[in-house]
Amino acid sequence: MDVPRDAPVYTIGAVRRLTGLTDRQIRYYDETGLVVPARTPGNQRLYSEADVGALREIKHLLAEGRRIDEVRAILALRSRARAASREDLMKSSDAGMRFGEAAALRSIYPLANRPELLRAIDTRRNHTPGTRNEK
DNA sequence: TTTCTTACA
DNA sequence: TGTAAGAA
Repeated sequence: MDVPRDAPVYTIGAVRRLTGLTDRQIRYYDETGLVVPARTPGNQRLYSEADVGALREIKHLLAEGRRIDEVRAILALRSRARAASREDLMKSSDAGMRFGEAAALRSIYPLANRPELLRAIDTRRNHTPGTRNEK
């Protein structure tokens, strides 16, 4: 049957090959709370499919010139939007959606779809000293 | 052999 | 981020 996307199964070596990131980067993202994997009894990091997906997203954003703190903001907003979506989708069958629920959804989808979020971030980049793009 | 932590360049 | 050292 289905393996839960958060089942911890990949060692850091596997993740390195799967994402193309270095061990150092993968561990650094763990240390800074970006992607925190499960641990084996021997303290080895064990990444899930979901973790690998997040890591790939980070790599993609960094390749676009996004800074680590921006990536952190994007991931944080995403998981928030995801959690909120779960709740709303639970109690809103399209037949019985009421005003409050509709408003909640409107406040969530714009973030999930990114345009406003990305615009806000781009604005901040132009105002932040030390910004670096391609190298 | 691989991964872990800590610490310095 | 890369790399080194020493332990698991």
